[in-house]
Amino acid sequence: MFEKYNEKDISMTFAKGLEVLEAFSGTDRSMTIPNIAEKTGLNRTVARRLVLTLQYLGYLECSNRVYKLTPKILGLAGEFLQGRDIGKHVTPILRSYSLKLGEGISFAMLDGTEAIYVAHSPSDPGMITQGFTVGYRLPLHATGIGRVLVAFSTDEMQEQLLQDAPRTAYTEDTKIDLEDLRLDLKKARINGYALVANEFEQGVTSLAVPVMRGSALIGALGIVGPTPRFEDANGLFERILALRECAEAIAVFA
Amino acid sequence: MFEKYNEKDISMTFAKGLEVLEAFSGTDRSMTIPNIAEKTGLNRTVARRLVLTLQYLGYLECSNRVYKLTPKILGLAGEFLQGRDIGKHVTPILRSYSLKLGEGISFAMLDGTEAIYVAHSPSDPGMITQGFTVGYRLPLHATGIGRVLVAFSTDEMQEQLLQDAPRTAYTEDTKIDLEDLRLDLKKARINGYALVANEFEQGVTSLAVPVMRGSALIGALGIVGPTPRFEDANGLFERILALRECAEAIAVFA
DNA sequence: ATAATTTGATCGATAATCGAACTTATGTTT
DNA sequence: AAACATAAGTTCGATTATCGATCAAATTAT
Repeated sequence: MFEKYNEKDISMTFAKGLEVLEAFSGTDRSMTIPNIAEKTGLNRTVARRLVLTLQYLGYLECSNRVYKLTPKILGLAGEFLQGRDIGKHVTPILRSYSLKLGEGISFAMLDGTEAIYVAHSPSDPGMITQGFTVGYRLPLHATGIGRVLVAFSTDEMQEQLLQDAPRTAYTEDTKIDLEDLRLDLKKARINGYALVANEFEQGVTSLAVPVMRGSALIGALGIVGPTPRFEDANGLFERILALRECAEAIAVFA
Repeated sequence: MFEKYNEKDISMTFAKGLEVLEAFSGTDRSMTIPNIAEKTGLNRTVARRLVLTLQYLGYLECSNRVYKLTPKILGLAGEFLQGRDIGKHVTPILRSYSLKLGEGISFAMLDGTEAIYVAHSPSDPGMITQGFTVGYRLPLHATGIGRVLVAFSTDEMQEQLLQDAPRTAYTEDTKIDLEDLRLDLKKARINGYALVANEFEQGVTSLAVPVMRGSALIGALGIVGPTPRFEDANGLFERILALRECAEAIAVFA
């Protein structure tokens, strides 16, 4: 179970506690103690102690026996973001290219078998921002950013991701066949970008390029928009070049 | 030590683990195990197990014995943000008022004895964004947002915050006297906004209004800029009105 | 008002955690 | 290059924090 990790080196209690914290996800934004116990599979008394610990430390607040996350959790995220110079350097760079292109640009990194948004520069005034925030998760197989993250991982990692990541068919066009995906990943690797149309949502296309430092993958930059907008070759190339320039500027940090 | 909390209801191991996670702050973005042990005051072997647990769960990554946070921590932040509709509703509202005013608007909430950034809409093109990101912490006593958060807390909480929050003198103008602050808080409460000039940084002023649901304080909205820009009364009133309108629009969510 | 259900408190057995001491690895100095 | 100094990994018995079955209290439903 613990692969290369020694069982003695893992603190069960701590792991369970984090499991409780992670339980506040999806639709379960506020939960009672029994809810949490059930969702995590922990004994009710155990869950209770871990929940009270989180409350004591300020990560959870309780009203009418219903617990929910407090903004304190953002503090931890802030440490990560500041540590990687996201606010100070990456976001401003994103923003300047975003204005140049007139499109929202997102920066995401690999987290387990998902992509996770690290920074986002919204599109021009008037456009509807799709509600992407820091910490938003995207599937790897059906998005431009995801496909780039897989394509530019090491061969070993790529295979692991192909095996482990879920391949939900979000639309009729979603590629879920492993061989189809392998081909597309190879294509992305050769082209230096990924263009994924209608696979996550009908009528929506995403374009992404890798952010590399040397041969090491750091993350991916992507833009999203209505599919027709990506059908003009000149416009597409212009976007790719701008994204690559942006990626290079970002690679210095992060 | 554990105030109203029963000692038996706090999981020491879990608390220690979170302490390790929190240790990755400020200048200590990457640390070795002995570093972490020293900073947290934990036994080295204990710190090691907690660190390995965090690594096993994907919250930390290690290269050359130096550990640092992974983007996974953003996932937890994302759950909070999605749970409060920040990305979907709050940020777009912020953005529309931001464009109307031509200034960056920030939304922050109370976290312990600090304010913490929950959402931010950057200012117009060209302006230098000050590197404020989600999770960024601000002192309560020397900023507009902080002062609003204290002023519109319950009397009991207000007094607690006055007692507990540190009062660093960031500039010559920083109010650190309790009575001065009490007076200013009263003023903010009556006026319905706080204007704090040169107390956090010379030449910089911040203006903030509360975000309330009924009589309950949810957070605060603020704008920051060069002090002279806030000296024109008409401009000031216009900003206050816009911020209040924005606050009301946001109060429905969060 | 009573029953049913949910939530909170108790406490001994158990097993996970702790940490001192030791071994191994790294990298720094002479 | 050898010796030293420092840092990291491992081991294992003592300790004590954690676990969870059981009971008590509170809340809600009938």
